[in-house]
Amino acid sequence: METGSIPIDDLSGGLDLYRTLESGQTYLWRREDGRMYGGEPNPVAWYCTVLNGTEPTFADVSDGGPAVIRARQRDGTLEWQSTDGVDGETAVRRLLRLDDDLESIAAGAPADPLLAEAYAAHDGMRLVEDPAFGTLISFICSAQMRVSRIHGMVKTLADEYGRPVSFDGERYRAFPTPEELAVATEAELRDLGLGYRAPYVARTAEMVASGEAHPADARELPYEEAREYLTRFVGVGEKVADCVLLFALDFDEAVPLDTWIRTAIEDHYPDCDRGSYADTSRAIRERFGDEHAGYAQTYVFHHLRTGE
DNA sequence: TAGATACCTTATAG
DNA sequence: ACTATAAGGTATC
Repeated sequence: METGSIPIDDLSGGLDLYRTLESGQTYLWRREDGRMYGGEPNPVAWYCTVLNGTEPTFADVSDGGPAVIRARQRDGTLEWQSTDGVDGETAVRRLLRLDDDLESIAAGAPADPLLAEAYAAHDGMRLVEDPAFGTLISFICSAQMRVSRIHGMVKTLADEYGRPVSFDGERYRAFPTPEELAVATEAELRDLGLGYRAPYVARTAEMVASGEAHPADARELPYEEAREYLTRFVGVGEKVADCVLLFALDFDEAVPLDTWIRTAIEDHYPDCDRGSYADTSRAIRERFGDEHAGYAQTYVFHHLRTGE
């Protein structure tokens, strides 16, 4: 096991691991205490798994993986552990976007009461950069679901189809690869409680496993074309596409228009409601400051959802 | 091209 | 206990 620690003070804008991992942007990190979601915040530890492949490579895993990356925030430091032979610090810096200049992102946000309130209320919340395939599948599952239940569905997929990994005397489950998930049938997934998302997940996993398309391919495209590209996957509309772009593919201008953001638009930015998704998206992106509009989205979403 | 509707399941409210 | 409602939407018509 490799270990290390990163002083929070060294990070511009600090870090709040709890807010970062439980603000509804990622379903690929899991709590060590076995809770599905919520409960005591820091200093609980979270873990995720990474592997080599066609997705963004977060760590060069000698046997290809999966490798475990574990993180805990305690006493002003971010403590991390990783599977032997993995550069855990590099991985954790990328996964948690620790090199984002959060202070200047917040300071540079457009002058706006709601935005200012949201940034002020949730210090240290960062965007994540998750593996593309797992993000695609988990946000397909997210349709008409509560955040807490999405965690449960993703855990079910990992337990059923993911590979077991031993780490630090514990057994973990990796999120399944496209090939591993592609063996799942619609009927099986329905039995696991995915409901109408079952055929979406099955078909999309097949599409990626067969090489027909890969979500990471959208990286090469301009933003709006990338969003369009992702909608070829079954169960992926514009909103889910934006989530994948923002939380996995480094498109910081993406603003997923979910129910919370639509409510925010209705209540605070009615002039940005242009009817269609594409036009409303352009308007709110501009209002949130194009370059980091996705950061603004994440803060406003979390702010409204937590009611803080 | 825009608008309405069905869709699985479950936690929560009444 | 029982029913209605809504939950980070998408596909289809």
